[in-house]
Amino acid sequence: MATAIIKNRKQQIHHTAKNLFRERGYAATSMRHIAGELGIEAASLYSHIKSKEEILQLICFELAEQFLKSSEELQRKKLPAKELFKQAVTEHIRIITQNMDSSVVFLHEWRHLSEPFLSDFKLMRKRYENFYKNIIRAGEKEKSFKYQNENLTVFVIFSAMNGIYEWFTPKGKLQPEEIAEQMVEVFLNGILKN
Amino acid sequence: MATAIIKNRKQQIHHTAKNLFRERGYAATSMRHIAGELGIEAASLYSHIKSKEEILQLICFELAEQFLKSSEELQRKKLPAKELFKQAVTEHIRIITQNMDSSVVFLHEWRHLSEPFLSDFKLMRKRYENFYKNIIRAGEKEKSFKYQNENLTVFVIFSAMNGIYEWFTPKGKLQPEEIAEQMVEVFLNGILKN
DNA sequence: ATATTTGCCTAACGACCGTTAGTTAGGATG
DNA sequence: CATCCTAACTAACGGTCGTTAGGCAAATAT
Repeated sequence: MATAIIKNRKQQIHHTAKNLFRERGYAATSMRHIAGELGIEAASLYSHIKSKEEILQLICFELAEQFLKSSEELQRKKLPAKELFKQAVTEHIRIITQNMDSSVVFLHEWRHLSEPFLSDFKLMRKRYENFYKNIIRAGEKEKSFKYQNENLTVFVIFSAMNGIYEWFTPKGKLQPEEIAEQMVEVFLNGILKN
Repeated sequence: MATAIIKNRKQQIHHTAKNLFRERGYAATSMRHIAGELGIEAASLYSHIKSKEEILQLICFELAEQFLKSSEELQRKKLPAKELFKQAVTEHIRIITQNMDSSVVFLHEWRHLSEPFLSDFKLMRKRYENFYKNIIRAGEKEKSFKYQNENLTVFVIFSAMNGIYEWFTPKGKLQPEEIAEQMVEVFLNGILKN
């Protein structure tokens, strides 16, 4: 239907908030900023949302659930470590590139969550980290991966993937699939020429 | 001398600010927070500093200059690409781990700088990025490095190094030198066995 | 046609923001 | 001893913050 693209006010607010939270940070974005972008008064936002933090919560947990959901689906596939690794990286990068604004907020603004949301969020992140730790650990057991420190290795991979927002533009030459492919290549084989 | 460790008020303020800016972010840290940590009134800070942003400027540019200085020194050594790469990564990680609070502020709070400082900062960052691009480009010409996309490769390396603050603790098992060594290993050879 | 709901408005609340002005106590300097 | 300097203070400024209350007109439902 033609109206599928038209967002209702609540969605518009969340969309605008994502954008501003990414651009200026959560703390430096005021309700009046968000309202201004939509051409309404700050007080009017409260007809649609409960609070500023509620918006942040939605952004953070929506993305956290996407990451966890994709990890669970991948786990069910029972793939060999190397293949699982490739698909996991590809999925992670797909989610990030498809949700650029949310991703930046997810990565850097979660600390402004209040309890108990803050603790919940940290737990979900830990679960997702463990998913990756298990992949590379399995890879080592299968004798297909080698590394010295598990934590360092996983965080190198996470940091590289999560840093994509620093340089990725949807209109650039590199598309998500290629980014994933090339990153996997670097992670697996490095940049040294035999 | 015994008093070498004792900081004057201005240094104390900068030290406290670094810590709070890292912990809560620049925008969410008030002058009253900083003052409170030091047991004085917010207005008293202005006997020592000019403005809140001046503190941010000092943090950002101090670190930017450290990075650039180290890159210039390395460039003068005229090393082969692989060796230069190793030393550059090691230096970068040394600076980050020795300035954890500043590093986080440097990486994430610079956007709150006002002009012309913002533009100056971006330029310095660009210069430093080019230093790394030149390394891997030289490595390719020397036929010691291989990669598909220069930008992606450099940003993978940067992101991994700059993400160290997420997990590094000075009291942990991994020390900066070992981190550098192991990261270089991943960058150069990857985690795939044979 | 009437009643209800929706989505906005204005006005305002108390709190906190960065910063300035003016002052004062105490120590250092002449 | 007189003077200057340092580092703090109190008080206050104009603004902005997130949020609430109450009202009103248009759209929707009955």
